[in-house]
Amino acid sequence: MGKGDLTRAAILERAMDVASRCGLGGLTIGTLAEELDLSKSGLFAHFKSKEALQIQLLEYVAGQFIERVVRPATQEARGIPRVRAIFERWARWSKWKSMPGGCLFVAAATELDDRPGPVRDRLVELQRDWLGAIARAAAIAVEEHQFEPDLDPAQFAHEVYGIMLAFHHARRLLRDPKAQERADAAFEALIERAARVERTRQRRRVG
Amino acid sequence: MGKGDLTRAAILERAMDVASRCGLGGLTIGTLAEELDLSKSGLFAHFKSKEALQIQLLEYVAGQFIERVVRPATQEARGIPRVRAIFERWARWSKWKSMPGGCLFVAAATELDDRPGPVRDRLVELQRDWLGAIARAAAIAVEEHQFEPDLDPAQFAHEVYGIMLAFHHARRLLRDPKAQERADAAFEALIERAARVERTRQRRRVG
DNA sequence: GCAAAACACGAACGATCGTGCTATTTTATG
DNA sequence: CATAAAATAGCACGATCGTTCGTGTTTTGC
Repeated sequence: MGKGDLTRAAILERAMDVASRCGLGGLTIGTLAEELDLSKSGLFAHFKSKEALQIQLLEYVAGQFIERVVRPATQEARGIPRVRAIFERWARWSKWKSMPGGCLFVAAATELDDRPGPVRDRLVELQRDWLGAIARAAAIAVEEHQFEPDLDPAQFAHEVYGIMLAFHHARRLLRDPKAQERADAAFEALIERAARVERTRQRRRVG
Repeated sequence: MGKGDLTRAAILERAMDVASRCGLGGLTIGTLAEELDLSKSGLFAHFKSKEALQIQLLEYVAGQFIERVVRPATQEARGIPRVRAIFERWARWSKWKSMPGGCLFVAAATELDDRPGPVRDRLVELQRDWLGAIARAAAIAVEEHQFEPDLDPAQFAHEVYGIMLAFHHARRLLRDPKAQERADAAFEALIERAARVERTRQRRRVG
């Protein structure tokens, strides 16, 4: 149906902007309504509670993430290209203009890690799914004999996540202009290690 | 002088506990006073503002960090042992019982990355100092010919930080029981890469 | 074009926030 | 032990929080 869903989408869009900067807790109904030229109660009516707003925001952002990162990466060729696409799209995602405060999930992760409740539960599910997706891409690269056969895909996913977290930290807190190249270097080293390129490197040294 | 500084220390101790769980913003004067059986105004009088409380809390926690991580690591032998000590003490630190919500700096990092002000400024200084200390330990390992001569110490520090962030994420948000061993594995791989052990590994393969 | 449903607004609520004032109690000092 | 100083309590303030309710205004379906 019509108008309601339209403003609801506008609210979530704006909420994503605000929450990326102030966190899910700092996202307040009053200021959000003000930014959208809505009344507090009018906005509130769209969600029965703030908790529901937070959860629906998570769903909305997760949808955007799938659209902008997961799906395009999945369409890439199996193996290392797909793994690379995941990393590149992910980095681009966390610099997306609609999230001026950086990846919302990163912010929510540390914010909610000690706040039990449905919001946290949903976030954990989403993060597990995403880590699982990365691990799957890594496992495929193993199948394709592009990664070492004894590579642990979950460990690989974990380390990629660490690289992204460090990227976020360097870029958003420290304002380090080298953040991107630091992340790239770390990722390249991880790929090199996953694919056993020691012999390749040795060849390079000899040649 | 006497009593004042005593309660001030008790306040900061408790504030560290609370802030590690709820963040620097979630740290509220009312609840903090209640937990300590103090009046709100009585507690408030110790710090002229909430911002000052946050900054002084940062200083306090930084002091604890130096005492429990930096100093003991510095007393370790130059080179890889010291680098290892940094990592191990750091991991132990973030599991410290006085910070039930995990490392306060990790929580504050994502919380303050878009909140300009003196609190953020101080946090950035502290983080830069710490990254610098890690880089220095890595540089010493290079001097000692335990790490490759062309290793970038700042890049090394950045990646160690990423490992710790991923550790925090896995442990505190995902409640992953393998968090520690994941972090250990990532760190070992990083050390292996920094020290050029390809030939050693090759030897192992041959032998 | 009308009835019905959906949507938005305004005002108000209890709670809690940080922050001032003013006493009152507690501590340190001669 | 008295007294000045420091530490804490009590109270109130304006602001803002999430939430509820009643009423008005669009939008929609027939």
